[in-house]
Amino acid sequence: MSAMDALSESAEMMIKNINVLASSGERVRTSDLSTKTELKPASVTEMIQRLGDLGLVDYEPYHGVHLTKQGQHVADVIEHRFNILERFLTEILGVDGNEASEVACRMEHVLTRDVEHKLTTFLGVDPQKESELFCHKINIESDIEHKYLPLSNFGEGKTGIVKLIFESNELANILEGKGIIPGSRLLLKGSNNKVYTIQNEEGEFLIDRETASKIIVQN
Amino acid sequence: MSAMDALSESAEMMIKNINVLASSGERVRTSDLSTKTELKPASVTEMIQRLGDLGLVDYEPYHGVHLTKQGQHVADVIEHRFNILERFLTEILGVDGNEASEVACRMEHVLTRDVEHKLTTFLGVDPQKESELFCHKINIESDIEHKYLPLSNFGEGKTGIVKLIFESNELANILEGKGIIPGSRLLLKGSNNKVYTIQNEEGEFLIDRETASKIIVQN
DNA sequence: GCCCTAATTTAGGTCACCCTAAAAAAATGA
DNA sequence: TCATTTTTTTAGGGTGACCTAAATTAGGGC
Repeated sequence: MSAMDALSESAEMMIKNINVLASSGERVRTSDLSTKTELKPASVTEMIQRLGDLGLVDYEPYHGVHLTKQGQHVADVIEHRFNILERFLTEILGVDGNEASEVACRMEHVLTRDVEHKLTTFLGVDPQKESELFCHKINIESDIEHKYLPLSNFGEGKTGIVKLIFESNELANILEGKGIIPGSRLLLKGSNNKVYTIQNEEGEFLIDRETASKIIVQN
Repeated sequence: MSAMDALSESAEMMIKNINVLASSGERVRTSDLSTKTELKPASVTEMIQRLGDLGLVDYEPYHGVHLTKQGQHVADVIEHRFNILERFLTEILGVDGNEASEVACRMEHVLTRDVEHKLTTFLGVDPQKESELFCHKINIESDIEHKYLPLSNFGEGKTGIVKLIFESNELANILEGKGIIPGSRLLLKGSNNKVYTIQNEEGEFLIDRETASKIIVQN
C-alpha cells in the first residue's frame, strides 16, 4: 500500500497514538493503546492486525507493535498536519486550546498535501523545531521564501508589505486613513502578544492582537 | 434528535444534496440523489429512510423526500461551513478551486460552531449576499456587526473595546497609564463634541476631540 | 383499464469498526 | 516451579454504509 492511499480516520488515529506511545523506543502494548484511544483492547488488536496487513506496523502477537518505515511516514504527516491546524486555529482564529486540539484532530485526516503545504507557508515556519525537522522528514518544496503571515505572527523589528486586510469596511477605511493599505509597507516595532506597535510613513500606532491577526503581511 | 447531534459524514452529505436538488421546491427523487451522490439507488433509499427516522427529512416511499425544518437547518449550517471553508482555501491559501471544493467538502463535517464563527469573522462578511442571508437562515449571535469607529464618533453611553490607537509615543504612554490600551474596554459616558468623558476600570477622565479621534473602538 | 417500462424498494451480502465474553498466553510471586 | 493474576487474543454479535439482484410500484401509451 502506498502511504498516501486513503486510510480511515480510525486507522490514522491508531497510527498516531502508536507513534506517541512509542517515544520510548519500545514496542507499544495493546493495553496502553486501549487506554489512549479509548477503545476496548479487542478493538485495538483488530485494528493493529489490519495495520499489520497493510505493512504500516510490525505486529507481534502478545508483544506489541511498532511502526514500520511506512507507518512512521504516515505518523509524521499526520503529526505535522495536526500541528499546523492547531496553530492556525489558536494563533490565527483565536480558538480555545482545547477545542482547537479537538478540531485539529478531526481535520488532520482530510487535509491534502497541497493544502497542508499552503497552510504551512501561510503560518510561516516555526523557527525552532518545525522547520528542519519537518522539511527533512517530509520533503516539501522549500520555496518558503515569501511568507504571508498575519501581523500578529510577524517578527518584531521586521518590515513587511501589507497584502490583505480582512474584516469590515469600517476597519479597512480607518486603516486606509493611516496609510495601511494593501501594498504599503510597515514595520512591527514591538509586541507583547497583546498590543502591537506599528510604524509606517504616517507615524506610529498601536493595535490589538485580534486586529493584527487580520492584517496579512509579506516579509 | 437535536440538529447538533453528530451526524455521519454520509448523512450530512445526503442532506446537503437533497437541499441542492430541492431548489425547485419539489420533492427530490431517489434517482437524482443517486446520480448526485454517486451511490446506488438502493443505498440512497436506505439513507433517506434513516434520515426520515431522525426527523430530518419527510420521506414518502416512491415519491421522494424533502427536508424538514430540522433538516433544512442542518443543510444551512453545512452549506455555510462549506462556503467559508472554500473561501478560506481559495482566497487566503490560494488553493486551486477544484481541490478547495473537495477539501472544504470533507472539512465541513468536522467544524464546530465556534470555529465556524471565528473563521467567518476572520474572513469578513461578504457585503452582498452572505451577511443577511446567512444571519437570517442560521440565527447566529449577530455580534457580527462590529463597527470600528473613532471614539470621537462613538455613541454616548455605549461601551466599546479599544482596537487601535494612532500615535504611540507620549500619547500612548499616557493613555496606557490609564488602562487605555488596545484590547481594553471603555465606556463613553458623554461628550459635547469638544470634551469626551470616558470611564474604564481605572476610573473616569476627560479627553479632547483630537485625542478621541485617534482611539478606534469597536462596539 | 391494462400492459410495459422505468423508478424504487426490499432482501440479502460484504466490510470496517466497534462491542462483550470466553479462551489463551504471559507475567508475577510465593 | 507452578498457581494465580494480568494481558491479550479469539469468537461471535451489532450497526452503518455500501453493494447486487430480485421484487414491487408508478405512470405513460394504447
